[in-house]
Amino acid sequence: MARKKEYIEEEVIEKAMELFWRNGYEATSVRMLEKEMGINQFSIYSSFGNKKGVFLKSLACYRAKAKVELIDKLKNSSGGIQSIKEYFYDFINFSKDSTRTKKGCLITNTVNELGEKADTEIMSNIISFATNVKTLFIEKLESNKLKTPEMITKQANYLMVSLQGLSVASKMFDQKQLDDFIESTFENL
Amino acid sequence: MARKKEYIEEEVIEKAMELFWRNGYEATSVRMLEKEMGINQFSIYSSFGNKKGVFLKSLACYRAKAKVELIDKLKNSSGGIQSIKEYFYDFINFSKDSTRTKKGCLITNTVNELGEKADTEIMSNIISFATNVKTLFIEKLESNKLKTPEMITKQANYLMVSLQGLSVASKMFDQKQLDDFIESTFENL
DNA sequence: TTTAATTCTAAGCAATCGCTTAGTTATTGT
DNA sequence: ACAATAACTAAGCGATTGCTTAGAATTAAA
Repeated sequence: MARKKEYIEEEVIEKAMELFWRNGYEATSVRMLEKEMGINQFSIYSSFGNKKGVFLKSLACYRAKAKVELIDKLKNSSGGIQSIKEYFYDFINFSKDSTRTKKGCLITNTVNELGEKADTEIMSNIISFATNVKTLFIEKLESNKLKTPEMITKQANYLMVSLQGLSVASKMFDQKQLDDFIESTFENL
Repeated sequence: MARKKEYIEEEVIEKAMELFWRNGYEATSVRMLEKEMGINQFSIYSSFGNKKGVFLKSLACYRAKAKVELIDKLKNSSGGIQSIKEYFYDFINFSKDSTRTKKGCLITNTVNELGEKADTEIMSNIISFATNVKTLFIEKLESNKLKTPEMITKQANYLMVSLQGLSVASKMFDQKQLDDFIESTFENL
């Protein structure tokens, strides 16, 4: 009955996600999105409703990408501190774009940019992702049977904040300083 | 010969700084600045040139405020790990506004928002501040004569990234999680 | 082949962006 | 009192923001 879409939503969202990842939410305009996604504004709005809709789908895309390239590896690891340390090093590579510029973590970038005034849908998405990662850290820490639940909670909180620090610091510090950080971070565990 | 200014530049810049601190650079418009600063756009541009000029002065204002309320205390401390740990706790209080919302660190916020595409003047300002803090950490770590220079460099890098992590995480995590982080950070230094 | 449904292009909407400028008001030396 | 200087108000500049819409193009069922 009707005309067919000339694009695949999952494909164009990946382009949008890259743009938000590089530039942040506010600094990414709908004009930039239509160029990068390769579709007209009409198509953007008919597929995703509004700019926030594009961003929410981009967050989901980021989470899926992080799962495949980052989280699943940790999930399937033998566990323990060493596996989590590898996750930290993997994250730095994950955050690099084609020109080796570090974009940080999209989730961390968004918390830092929007903070408390973030839309509730965006915020719950962020909280949900952070909770997933933290739960995984806890699982992997539990492979050491000597640790009490209190120690594990404390160390998981510590790792979460460290990871956010790594995300911001990777935009500003060189690889040597980041390596120092990661090594020191895991000396404390 | 001529009319007098009806405002004091240092006073209105403090208001501007608060606004940039809460909202970030891009999300702070000149219209918002004129309301908060209580002066007309003409006055803003004649005093500070352009929006970037207001921001650069705001960065200087932030640095001065951080010096008085945060850095001088550490500078005058007895030294050692405990003094730096107090600096971390002090920073969290420093980052709270009147409604106890955490704004993070203006310098960290700016790196995270603008990243590589930050103006060179802004970036050198940021690097300079970070260098100051790191130098101070090194000084205070050196009060322990047992530490080798390599250990001190490594630990200073570690503390710098940790502090940035704390800045971002404070916008998202509760006080207990932040306390866990700080305690773990200093456990093995 | 007609017709109804959907997507496309491209122009345009009001609002806001950073910034400027014309004209008025205040302050000073002469 | 007058002239010179600078700071004020307020309107408006072109460009860009997120978003909408009129009309042409494409699809597939009837």
